[in-house]
Amino acid sequence: MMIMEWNQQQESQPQNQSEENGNGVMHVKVMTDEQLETLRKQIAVYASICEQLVEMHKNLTAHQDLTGGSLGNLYCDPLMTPGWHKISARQRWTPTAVQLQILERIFHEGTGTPSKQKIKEITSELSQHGQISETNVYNWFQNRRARSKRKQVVAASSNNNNNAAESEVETEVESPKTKPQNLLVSQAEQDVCFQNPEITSQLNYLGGSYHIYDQHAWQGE
Amino acid sequence: MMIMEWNQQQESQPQNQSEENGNGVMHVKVMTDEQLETLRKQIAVYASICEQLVEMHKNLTAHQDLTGGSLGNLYCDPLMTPGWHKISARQRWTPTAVQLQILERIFHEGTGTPSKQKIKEITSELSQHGQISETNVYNWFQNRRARSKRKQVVAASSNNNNNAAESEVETEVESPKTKPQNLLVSQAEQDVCFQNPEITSQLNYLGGSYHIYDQHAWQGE
DNA sequence: GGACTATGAATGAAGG
DNA sequence: CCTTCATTCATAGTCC
Repeated sequence: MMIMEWNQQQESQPQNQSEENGNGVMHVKVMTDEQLETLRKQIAVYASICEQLVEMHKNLTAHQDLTGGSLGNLYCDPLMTPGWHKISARQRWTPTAVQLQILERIFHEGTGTPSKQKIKEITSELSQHGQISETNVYNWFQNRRARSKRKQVVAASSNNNNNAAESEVETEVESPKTKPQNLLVSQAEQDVCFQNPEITSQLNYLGGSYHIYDQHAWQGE
Repeated sequence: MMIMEWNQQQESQPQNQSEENGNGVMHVKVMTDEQLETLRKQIAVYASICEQLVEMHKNLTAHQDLTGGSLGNLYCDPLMTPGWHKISARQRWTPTAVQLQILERIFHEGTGTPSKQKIKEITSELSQHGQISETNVYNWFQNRRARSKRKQVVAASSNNNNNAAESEVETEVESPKTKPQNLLVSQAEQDVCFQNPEITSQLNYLGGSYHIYDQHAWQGE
């Protein structure tokens, strides 16, 4: 297995048309986030279509077994070599210790929801201690509040009764069951016979969780 | 199989990394030819799989006409696609990839806020691809618009204290028409890499509406 | 190095 | 419309 690091990270690399590394000149292309989004969506569309087609196939072969068998080898197709990879890994912000400290302080002293203006101030202050955006601050407070609330609820309910329907809610305290994250294609793969491991792995990835990133709320650095 | 990590760290991306030329702030990613190749192949895989599946479908239905007819309705985004999760209790709607495509298309076609009537139509169309209600559609547009707008606003203010000389660089307001970011492949195709005619045709085709159940729809090529 | 956990981010829905 | 909440997804970090 070849692993290729494809990091476009922090170092404020000059991101331009070509860059030389040890191997010599390497041509690169520049994509905007939007273009990437486009690609992601495109993949998602394909994933969807494949799902549907596979489903159709299953429906049909359910009535006509032999055919399914005979066509099985079609899947072991040549054209598809490649390895697939996450089309993008959205990096997520991680607060520094200092930032966290400040945030916690504000959270505790503060009255619930920081206003837009407040967010700006906080962001401004925190940016002295590391990269941060207003979105980050906003999200942080959102999550902080939500989770702190949920913790209370859980604590309370565990005292009195247990709600059988939702074992999910108590995630933080309990050991959540292994979530049956949808494995869209994986099933299809088994039933229908994508034998080629490379393909199946791709499908697994794509089908498994093609969350379509549409646009991030306020992302902007 | 190779694995590429493609991380774009929003952290510590100095602002100057973004180019504020005519278009305003735009984040870019850099891809090598190899990486592009990977993507291209990825798409090709899907294209191929889809073709094969379609082929199978045609073969099967050729021998079993009635099936195609009788099962036609079942083909609509089968169980695997999102929609309402299982039978489990309350669950929020999640658009299918196909639905999303359509929604995005409509959204970008303009006509701002869909009227009540329009919503009905859209809902109707989308319901062919999965469970959906008018409320869902309405909410979707509401959120879509709001978030798209907020995104623009924030894009302007990445105020860093240190040399925050400019909160001045203002909102490069969305120019929806000039940047067809969501017209699926069209842009990516041009700007990026999909030269393979077969693939692009597929992609273009997919970009529009498609009905899998209609066999003729797939016979184009 | 694969599961598990914490948590940042995306997003459907509700309220105003 | 705008803001907020609730829920879910995905990833970074950690422990085995």
